[in-house]
Amino acid sequence: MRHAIDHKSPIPLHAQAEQLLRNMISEEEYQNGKVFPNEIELAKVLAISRSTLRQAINKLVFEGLLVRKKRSGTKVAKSVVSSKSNNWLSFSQEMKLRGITIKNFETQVSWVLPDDEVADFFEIKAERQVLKMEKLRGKPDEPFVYFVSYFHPRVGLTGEEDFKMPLYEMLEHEHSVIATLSKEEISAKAADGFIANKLQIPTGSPVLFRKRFVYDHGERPIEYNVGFYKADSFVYTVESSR
Amino acid sequence: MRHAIDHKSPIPLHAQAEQLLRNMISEEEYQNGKVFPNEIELAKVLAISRSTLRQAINKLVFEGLLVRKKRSGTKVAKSVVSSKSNNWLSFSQEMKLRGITIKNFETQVSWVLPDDEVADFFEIKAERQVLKMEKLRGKPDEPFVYFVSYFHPRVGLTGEEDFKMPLYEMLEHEHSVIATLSKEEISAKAADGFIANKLQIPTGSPVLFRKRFVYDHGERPIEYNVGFYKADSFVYTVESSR
DNA sequence: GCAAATAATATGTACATACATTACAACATT
DNA sequence: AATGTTGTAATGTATGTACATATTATTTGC
Repeated sequence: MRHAIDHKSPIPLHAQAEQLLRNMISEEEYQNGKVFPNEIELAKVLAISRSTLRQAINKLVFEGLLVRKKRSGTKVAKSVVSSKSNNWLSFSQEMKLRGITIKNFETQVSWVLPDDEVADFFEIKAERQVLKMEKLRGKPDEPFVYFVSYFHPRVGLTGEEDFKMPLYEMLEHEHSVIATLSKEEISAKAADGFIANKLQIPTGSPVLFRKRFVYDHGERPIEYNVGFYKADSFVYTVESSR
Repeated sequence: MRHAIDHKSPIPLHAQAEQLLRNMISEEEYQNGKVFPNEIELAKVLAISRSTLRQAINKLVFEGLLVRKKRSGTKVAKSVVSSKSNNWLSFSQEMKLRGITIKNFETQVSWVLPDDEVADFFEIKAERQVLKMEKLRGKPDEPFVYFVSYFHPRVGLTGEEDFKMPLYEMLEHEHSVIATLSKEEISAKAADGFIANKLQIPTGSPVLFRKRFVYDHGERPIEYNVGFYKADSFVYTVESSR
């Protein structure tokens, strides 16, 4: 584990270095803003050239994981969750990219009667039961997202699935449902008692509220999802051109 | 314009090469699948080293604009031409669509020294004055947006313009500045005293906070804008596909 | 004629080196 | 105590070189 670069491996050195950096990124000290060893030092330790190391670093900078500043050094980018308009991922994937370990706890699955908005979106009768999934996520002692999903009966979920793996991956593999389109509405809300309790914040604190409508390839409704994000832990980013 | 690389320019060679490649990418023949000249050739033509050229190419590959294959060469990625996932409008237009009549009041224009973030975004020195515009909008007795814009000196605003007409239209007609790209960050915040006063809400109430970076066609910064929206009066919508 | 061996060609990997630029720190000057 | 100067440590830019690897094209052998 010391200088974990294997010059005999068929994996390119820069790729090995990249992986190594990703591991470092997820370490707590670097998460908290510790600067990385400078390129020259690090290259020496890893026994690779500076250019090769820079290849790895550059990639991570481009991904937005690292920031560099002359004289100041290289650090982990400010931990901001982003959802770019073009490539949207499920939450756990976003977080994994940023090297933050997130735990799911309090995942609950149940069958319920849909409320009007859900029934309307799914275009089903209000008497038809749908699968509801609630999740609380964050670090174990610091929840920062609470969300609720409803799935269209068409998807064929039984409630026995493994909801621990990335959601859209699971849907794709287990149920051949490919989510391709989503419409989202984002607004600010004051946390009511229920949400405040879930997120362990005072009632009335601001939360970012996200409502998401997910469609499959044929624009048929798949999932209705709402999320409550602790105000300081989530930033939504959008890039658009005309 | 032929091999437009200027070794005396302060713009790094790889950046010049990158721009040049972007131009080539938009040419029809390359759009249609023509392979680029190989690295060695192209480097020779541009009179830069292969490594430098690769820097430029790699960036575009990472952005997904180019694809490379050994022996076959480098081509324009054929997947997506332009991702116009959502069209963005200035606020008054957005609201008009929603059938709400909005009035501007308390529009103030002043010259100020930029704070760090603004100076950084504009890539100017902190001593250089910029035009600041503050607006409070809503129904006369019920403000629901407060926002602040800073404009890059390059735009050439004097402060005497008519800020009552749609902003981007005015910029286009009066100053030939065409805003084509924006990056936005949306989050929830608690209103501090100043904002609470402006929006006539209690301190600590949730507001939707939007930070917007606007660029012109050449990706040069044009406007820096932040907005505070009363929680119940604004919903941000995004549509995305994959 | 067709398959296998071989050559040619483009990108991929890796290194060493040199100098430029920037931002901060320490010091000196007024 | 403010201000200017200089040093220095980090990233940024740029080049040259060498060999590896994957893919296509060509030649060779049967």
